[in-house]
Amino acid sequence: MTVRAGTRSLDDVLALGVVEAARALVGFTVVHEGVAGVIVETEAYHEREPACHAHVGATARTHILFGPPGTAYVYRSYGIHALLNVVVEPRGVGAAVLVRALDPVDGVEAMCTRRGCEDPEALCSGPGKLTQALGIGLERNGTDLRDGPIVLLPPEGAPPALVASARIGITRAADLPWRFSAAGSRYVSKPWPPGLDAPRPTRPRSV
DNA sequence: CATGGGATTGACT
DNA sequence: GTCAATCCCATGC
Repeated sequence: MTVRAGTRSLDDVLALGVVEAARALVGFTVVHEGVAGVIVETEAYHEREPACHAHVGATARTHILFGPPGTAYVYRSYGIHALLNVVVEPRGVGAAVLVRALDPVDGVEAMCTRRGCEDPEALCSGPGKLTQALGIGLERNGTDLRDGPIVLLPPEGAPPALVASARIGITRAADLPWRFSAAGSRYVSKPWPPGLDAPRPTRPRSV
């Protein structure tokens, strides 16, 4: 069996360290109950740095992060949003990749219904938006991402080029360049990563 | 048991 | 640009 050059299976990616896994997961497709999108942005979190939930050790909330790689870690953010992470690194090491944005590809109509029929570019352009669009809630916490109901499929073609920048919305370890966005994608979250120009500026920049 | 803080989003000045 | 919504859970008394 030959595999296309440049493609990696989910198991290959899960064997990587968290930062490399965050890079490699851009281009994978997230499927949930007939709705799907291609990952265009991720962030890496590791127990060694204080922005990671696992930094406090294994607790009722964080023990999933210390479990086997390939598990979903879904938690409630600001009391409102569910955020989806892919647990990586071997058992005993707390680390995960936050899925921050998707390019919607299947079930766009269902996503629009859940999200209130927004512009397709705004449907999944944030970690709280994409879980709402895909119908992923806290009940998916701890589920196996190989078996579903959430499934991760490898890229069909070459993985996209990436832009690295600082992680969003954190106060600690905010300098680490562990946010990875598909270069040129219109579906990434805001603020736009440096080096990624906003599409079609409506007027020339004043000088 | 009470309290405070978010890996966010959308609405508003 | 500012700000509130809303709830799980880590922490401290």
